[in-house]
Amino acid sequence: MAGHRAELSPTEGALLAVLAGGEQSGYDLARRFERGVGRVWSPAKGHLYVVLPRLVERGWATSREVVEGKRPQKTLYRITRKGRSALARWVDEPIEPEPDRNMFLVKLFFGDLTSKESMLEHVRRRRDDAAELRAQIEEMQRLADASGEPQGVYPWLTRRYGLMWARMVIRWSEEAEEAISVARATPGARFLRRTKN
Amino acid sequence: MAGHRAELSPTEGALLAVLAGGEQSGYDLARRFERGVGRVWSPAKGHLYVVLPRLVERGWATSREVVEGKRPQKTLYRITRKGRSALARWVDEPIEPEPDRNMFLVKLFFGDLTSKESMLEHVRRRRDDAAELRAQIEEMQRLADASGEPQGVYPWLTRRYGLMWARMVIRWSEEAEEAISVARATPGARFLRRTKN
DNA sequence: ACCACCATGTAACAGGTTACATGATTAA
DNA sequence: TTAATCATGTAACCTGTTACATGGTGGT
Repeated sequence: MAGHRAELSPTEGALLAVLAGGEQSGYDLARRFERGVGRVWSPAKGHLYVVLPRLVERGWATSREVVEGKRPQKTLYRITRKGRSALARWVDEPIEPEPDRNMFLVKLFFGDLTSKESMLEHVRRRRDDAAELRAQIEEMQRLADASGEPQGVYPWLTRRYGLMWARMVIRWSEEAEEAISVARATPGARFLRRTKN
Repeated sequence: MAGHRAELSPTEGALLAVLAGGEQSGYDLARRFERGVGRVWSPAKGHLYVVLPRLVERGWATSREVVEGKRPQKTLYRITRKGRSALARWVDEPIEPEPDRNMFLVKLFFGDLTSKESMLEHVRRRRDDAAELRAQIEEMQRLADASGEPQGVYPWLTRRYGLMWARMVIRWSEEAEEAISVARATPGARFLRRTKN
């Protein structure tokens, strides 16, 4: 779809983006993801240690080994000027429109292939997940407000998006639960489900 | 994350789901995706012809070759009982909560790495994409209503979700455009952007 | 003559996940 | 002594994308 492939893979981009916050080790990066953007995007641990040396190879980062007292030796990575400009280009790159390859929506669309009870479970689970997300974001927001530090627009807008998304999903789930409950089977649905098990 | 991997890959599941609608060729399947769930999930054409024979190999489908007049020979696939039960299990399988690996949100979160103008472009593009999706769904809905045929709850709920999503994104985009426009650079943002190019 | 559509496939590659392996330090 | 945290890596595997290759039919 995007003609020529991107200069940076998603993992490379995200890693460089966090690395732009200062020199750190692979382990540090993993932690930052956990307690930061992780909810929205996070690299597999194994992958991380494969990608980091590649960033150095391509000139987007430099590395140096340090030994702190008797602690295990670690490698610190620092983004380069070249890395920063590749990173800016990566951020600028247009993003594919959503919804794209959304498993929830595919399975929802084919809901007639299983029982009402199963589909109601999916819907309730969605609502619960969304409610949890909403709570998490509200908590983050409280912490950010309380910290007194000036907050960036972008993290704020990211939380805001998450919050609006969560509310929308909760509203939809309630409608959906009702709609599925009262729905009569579609013609053909019985046939599709007939041999389920 | 999901412990043991699924019996069916996403492509296998989606393919079987469409195949549950009747015996058809790989080409037919591709077309159905285009004019159906495709907006939400669609296999790469190349992949399709790799997966189909595998479905047969594993007993989820059977195939037979047909020649219609002088047309090129084609292979028709039909789902089996075993395929139907695997499919039902696939649909029932719990779905990972969203947002998950959302490129838009990662790039948004790291918006300080580029210029306001770039981020405003992302936001406007999002709003336009959402507006287009909304229009497409409204059109689909009109067609479905006009057709007179009884419509399934699930396709309806899928459209409904898409519509609510699109509206939410449009509202968010308007807020975001305003917020980015008036925002002052975050402390540190200038440094991050300094060497952009 | 050319284009759109019908119809199927292969090979190379990219990107990512999982499980496994190793080993030190520090706090309870 | 046990568990959590620090710290890094490898190998096998899965899934999917892209580009390429082939060739007939039907309409303008």
